[in-house]
Amino acid sequence: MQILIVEDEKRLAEALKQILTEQKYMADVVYDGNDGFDYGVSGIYDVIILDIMLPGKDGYQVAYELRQNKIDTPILMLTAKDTIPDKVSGLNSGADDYMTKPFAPEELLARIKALTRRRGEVVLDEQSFGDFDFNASTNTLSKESKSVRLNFKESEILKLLLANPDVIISKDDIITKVWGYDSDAGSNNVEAYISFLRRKLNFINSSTEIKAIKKMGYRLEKKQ
Amino acid sequence: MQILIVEDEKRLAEALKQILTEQKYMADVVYDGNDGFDYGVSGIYDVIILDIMLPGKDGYQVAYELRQNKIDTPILMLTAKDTIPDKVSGLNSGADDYMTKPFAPEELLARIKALTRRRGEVVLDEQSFGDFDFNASTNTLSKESKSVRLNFKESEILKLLLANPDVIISKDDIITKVWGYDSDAGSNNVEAYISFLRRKLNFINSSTEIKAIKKMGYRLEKKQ
DNA sequence: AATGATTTAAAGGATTTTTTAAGGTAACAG
DNA sequence: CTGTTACCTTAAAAAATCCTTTAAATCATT
Repeated sequence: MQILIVEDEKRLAEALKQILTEQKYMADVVYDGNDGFDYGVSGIYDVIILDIMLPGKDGYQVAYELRQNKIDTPILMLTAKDTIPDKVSGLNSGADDYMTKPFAPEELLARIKALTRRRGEVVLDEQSFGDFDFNASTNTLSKESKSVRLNFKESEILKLLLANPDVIISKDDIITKVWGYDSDAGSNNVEAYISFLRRKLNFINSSTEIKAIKKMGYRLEKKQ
Repeated sequence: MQILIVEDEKRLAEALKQILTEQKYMADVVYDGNDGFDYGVSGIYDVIILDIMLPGKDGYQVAYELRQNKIDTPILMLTAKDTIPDKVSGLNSGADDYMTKPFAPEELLARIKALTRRRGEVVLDEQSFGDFDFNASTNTLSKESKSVRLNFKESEILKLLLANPDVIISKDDIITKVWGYDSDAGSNNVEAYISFLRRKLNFINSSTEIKAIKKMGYRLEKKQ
């Protein structure tokens, strides 16, 4: 899966690339609208992430020209939080979805997943680990007859742990992936949520535990 | 069921095609009036969706020529919201129905259904879920002896929930499917209608409930 | 033009999530 | 063993989201 990032703010572009490559996407980065068009028109990308404010051509223009050139690659537009997204010019120019900055990586990934999902494809978001099941479409944690609902952040954190079995996830990782690349959440925020998660795992009588490894991070561990 | 889309605005044409293929219709798209006529005259289509403003021949002309060629395929004309539809030229040229842009997908589907319904054909649009019945042709919600009528938006939202049992439907989804692809309805509009629906479910003493899942959306839930 | 129905918009209250803060416990280095 | 650091837990404050109601605006019908 090939993704093109068109974003002039270098820090953000790098952050995007990192998020994507971690998820095994191939990502190319260009820093202005002209390059954005030149790369995009090749047609090799599966998704184009396109900032609106760009040197050279702006994002609307790039999208419009790509559509003129019969490139139908899904386009995800990035817009600053304070500017009201002009949905009409966006849609007219050919964008498929919007996302306001700043955003959490999980949101980015969800949107990319949605854009690349084939129509009618059924997605079963159920995972199990150790002795419990987690249904990611209902955010429900269950074991046998007991179940609890997780709230948004709890489930994002659990998904992260589940996606990397037997790997230590650092708090910084959790912060940038769940809170976003420029959030100012501190490590205590993570600790608090880990505590909430442990309480819920405990509530359904799971013996799986979230182990803290000092100075390193957390890891999900099966117990028997 | 084969549908021909004659629409030069590419984004809209694509949106139309997607809406239709999702509902298992086969849809062909052409972008100008001449192609519109050439394709339409083949007589293989069950409905033709025809924009009025078109390069080549305009929509009235296409409709008129098709009728001249004894093609009686139902025609649904598209017209911009601000231009008052010229009903006389429309009907004279042979259109069967009108729809103003922008429109909600659900409205499009309803009109297509109406156009393709054979005279005298009995349509059973009755669904049940949990402890209530919903009749989609009279927009009536009922349980045992009690019943209420739902208005358009209420029933569109309920249909959406009924069509996706056990799935969380996001407010954005509800907005784009019920209000339309470029509406500027906000989340509070959805919340208000959900509230109206709950009141009516309550009125017929249904114990089924529309559950909100924070930051995710709504889901219909059977109780006990 | 009047009536009634529907839809939108706004406001305040209720609930849930998220953050913050503070005091405790466990691990580890010296 | 002791002091320090990292982590844990919990309560309460703050913020976000959702709910409901109502009034205004729009639309359709007579």
